Amino acid sequence: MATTAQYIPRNNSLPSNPLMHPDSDRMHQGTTYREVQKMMHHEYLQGLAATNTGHPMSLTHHQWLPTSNTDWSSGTHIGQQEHKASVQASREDLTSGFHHRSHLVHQQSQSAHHGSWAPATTHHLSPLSPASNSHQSLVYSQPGYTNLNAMLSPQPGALHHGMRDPLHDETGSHDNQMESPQQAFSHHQDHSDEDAPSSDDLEQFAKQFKQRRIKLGFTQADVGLALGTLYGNVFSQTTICRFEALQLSFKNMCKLKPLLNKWLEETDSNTGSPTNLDKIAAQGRKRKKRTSIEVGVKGALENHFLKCPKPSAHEISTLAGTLQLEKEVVRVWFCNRRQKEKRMTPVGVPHPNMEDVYSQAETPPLHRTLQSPVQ
DNA sequence: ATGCATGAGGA
DNA sequence: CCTCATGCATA
Repeated sequence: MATTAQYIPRNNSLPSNPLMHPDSDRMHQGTTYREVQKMMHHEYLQGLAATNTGHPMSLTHHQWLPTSNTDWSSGTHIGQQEHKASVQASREDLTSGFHHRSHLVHQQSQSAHHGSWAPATTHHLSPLSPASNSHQSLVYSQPGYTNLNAMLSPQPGALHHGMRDPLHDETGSHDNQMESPQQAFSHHQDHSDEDAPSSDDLEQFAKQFKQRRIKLGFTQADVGLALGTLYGNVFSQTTICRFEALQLSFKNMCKLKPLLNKWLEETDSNTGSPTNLDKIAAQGRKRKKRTSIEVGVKGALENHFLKCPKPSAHEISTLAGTLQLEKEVVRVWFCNRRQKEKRMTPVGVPHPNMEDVYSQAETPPLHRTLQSPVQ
């Protein structure tokens, strides 16, 4: 039996100030990396740009508001909005076809499910020392900013994308239909901040970020806190970790990137970083003790997941009864499982398929494990 | 690094 | 109830 638990009052050593969630601004729906590959950016831009349609953002962390405009807020920035109607639809769709990919096959049709993660432009960065690669351009986009290398010039690739400028602000302009994912991608290779980075950009950024962070001697937790003190948005070690490992949704990655980028430049511009005062710690919320599900039971759940990733309430109840777990636990398990399935990094096996006929000329589904044995 | 959990927001 | 963003607690 699982150690299902009782709600325990956080008896942490904290006096638990009645602090409210600093986090406040919660975005909603995001899309996963993968999904993006199919729907492409305009979908995002559309929704993002259409953003502040009077959305009830709680504390309004000006993140996306031009008011606090940092460099990245120029142009179309990512806003938090949904546009999910369409997105979700596609997502559901995709998702349904997704779960099989891990082990079964792809019996579905042409769906681009194979992670078109890889950029059409073909190129995986090699795990070389980042310094040697000249992609620091990804990080510093500020004009006139001299970084360590000092000799950096406006990135060659970044400049030529001039046509997609957001002047006509209307979101309806460039979206209409999704053409080819790759086409959209190709001319949209963005650099660092600003609006819509491509999955590739994010990937590289994440890598660089991680290594720089380490170089600077910061832990993931440090960064999370720093973001809180700098921008009012604290993040946990978990989130930073997931960002580095690209285990967040595309949208989420887009949201965090600017912040992390800023932190990065800020931090290494003055290695003596005086910015360090953490504040908020936790709220007095009672959290249920983590239920540990036995391996056997887990296996059973997995099994059911394969057959039906989205069991009905009744089915969940039945399953729960059989496995002797609380229904809620089972429900949550499925939710989490679905989320995992959607991440770019596969749940279990690194690269499920690769020998398919369709993936041959295409993009490798999921590149290698993005995780490195870091601290 | 990850497993289970919480909660907002959306049908 | 679901999805999604996020994180405490843990392995």
